[in-house]
Amino acid sequence: MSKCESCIVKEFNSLKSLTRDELVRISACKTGKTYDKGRVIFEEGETINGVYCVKDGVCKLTKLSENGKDQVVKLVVKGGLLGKRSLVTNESSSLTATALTEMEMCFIPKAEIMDDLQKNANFTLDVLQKMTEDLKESEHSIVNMAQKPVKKRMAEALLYIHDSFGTDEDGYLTIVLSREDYASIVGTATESAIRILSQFKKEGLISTSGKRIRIEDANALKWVE
Amino acid sequence: MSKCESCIVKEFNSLKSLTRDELVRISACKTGKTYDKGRVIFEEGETINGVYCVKDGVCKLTKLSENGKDQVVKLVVKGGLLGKRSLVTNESSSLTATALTEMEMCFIPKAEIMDDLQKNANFTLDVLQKMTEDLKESEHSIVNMAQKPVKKRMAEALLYIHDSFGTDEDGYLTIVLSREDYASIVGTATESAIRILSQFKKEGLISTSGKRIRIEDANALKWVE
DNA sequence: TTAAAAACATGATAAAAATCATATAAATCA
DNA sequence: TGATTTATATGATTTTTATCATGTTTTTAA
Repeated sequence: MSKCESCIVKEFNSLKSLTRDELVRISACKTGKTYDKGRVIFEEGETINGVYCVKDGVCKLTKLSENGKDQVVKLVVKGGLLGKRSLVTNESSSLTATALTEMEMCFIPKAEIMDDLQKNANFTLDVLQKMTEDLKESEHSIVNMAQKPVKKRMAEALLYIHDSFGTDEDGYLTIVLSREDYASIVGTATESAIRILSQFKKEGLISTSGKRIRIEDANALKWVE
Repeated sequence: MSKCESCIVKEFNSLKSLTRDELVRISACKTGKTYDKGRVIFEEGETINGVYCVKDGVCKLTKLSENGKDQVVKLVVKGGLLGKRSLVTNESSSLTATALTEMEMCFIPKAEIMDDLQKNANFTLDVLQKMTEDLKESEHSIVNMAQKPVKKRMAEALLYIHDSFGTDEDGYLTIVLSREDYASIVGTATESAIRILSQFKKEGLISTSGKRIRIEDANALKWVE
């Protein structure tokens, strides 16, 4: 199975929904691209006529707030899709996608998929299901942002990254982020993010090596107030 | 056209997607119910096997935070649907729905709709489109909660309610909420919500009559920092 | 390799918001 | 209706968080 197929399959869980032919046709997208770390893949307001499929690397989806700061809305890793929304609306993107590492991606033009969306109701249902999960996660974030203090949000962000994206052989979080990125995930000032991470370090909840972070006491992190 | 049909039509814009027969069958749902103000329609964790269609009244969708406070995720008025997610997953509801006024609703069992979801790809696409809008709104909320101060969020909440749900003949907001509900929308302590509304009143941005609120200076509200 | 830039760190202070306390007004119902 | 609960209001205080300042380390690029 080609790399592309595996993306589509992971995201849409659509082995059962797309026929062999449909899969093969979609995965014949040769427009594989590489993005350097820090590179913007697409920007808020840009029209993207298709979905990007992450073959390797990590990127962040951000939204610019009126105060000029970016807010991270979602992190996407291998197997994830960017631009799902563009399949359904003709509106321009409401998010900016930026590579956090070297990335390998392929692009599937909207036209390729629209056909399946219109003809294959089960596939559309799968997309719907994915969207539903995104929505649930998003609503969970609203509650967190609205009701939890910054320190707790930071603790949960670390645990989330640990649980969702794993660690390397030395136990460090696979995803390596700048303090500014952490601030942007948690929704706080960069200095505050730095301060909290320093405090966690002092208290032995995490340790660091350069930018890399290792969770030393997941349980204590869970109970951070 | 029956009331039920008009709900479905408004929410899913599905005149074009559902056939006359499908619409008639769905709108044959006789399980109309009335809910008193304050009444819980369904709760987080509850299994709801269908969608509720709001014929009249207003309700809030909330999610319980770990600090014990409810966070309002969405307000739903006439023509809106509750429980869309239940069509796609079998998971229990992640939200609680509570009537904010007297409400008239009807319930459409999942089984009635599933058939269309599976057979009518255009209808599914419509649902997908609605979900996409919800997701976009939800992501917008994340950014607001994370990046904007409470006073600004309150100002925007007032404007949102004004613009989305309108005013009565005296210019007061159609939707009448308690201070606690405002706190729960904005994501702050009830006392803080009360204080901010008092301040807005003092500054002439709003006026009140009992619980009712009238926006006096929408432009100034827009520029609240 | 070294100079410049960017990221990290931390102190001091100010601003925002939560909490605690208490008082009054309004709504509910026995 | 009058008593009791609930909602609104506001002061005093503490806690949380942002901002400003400044130094250090790390990265980047000439």
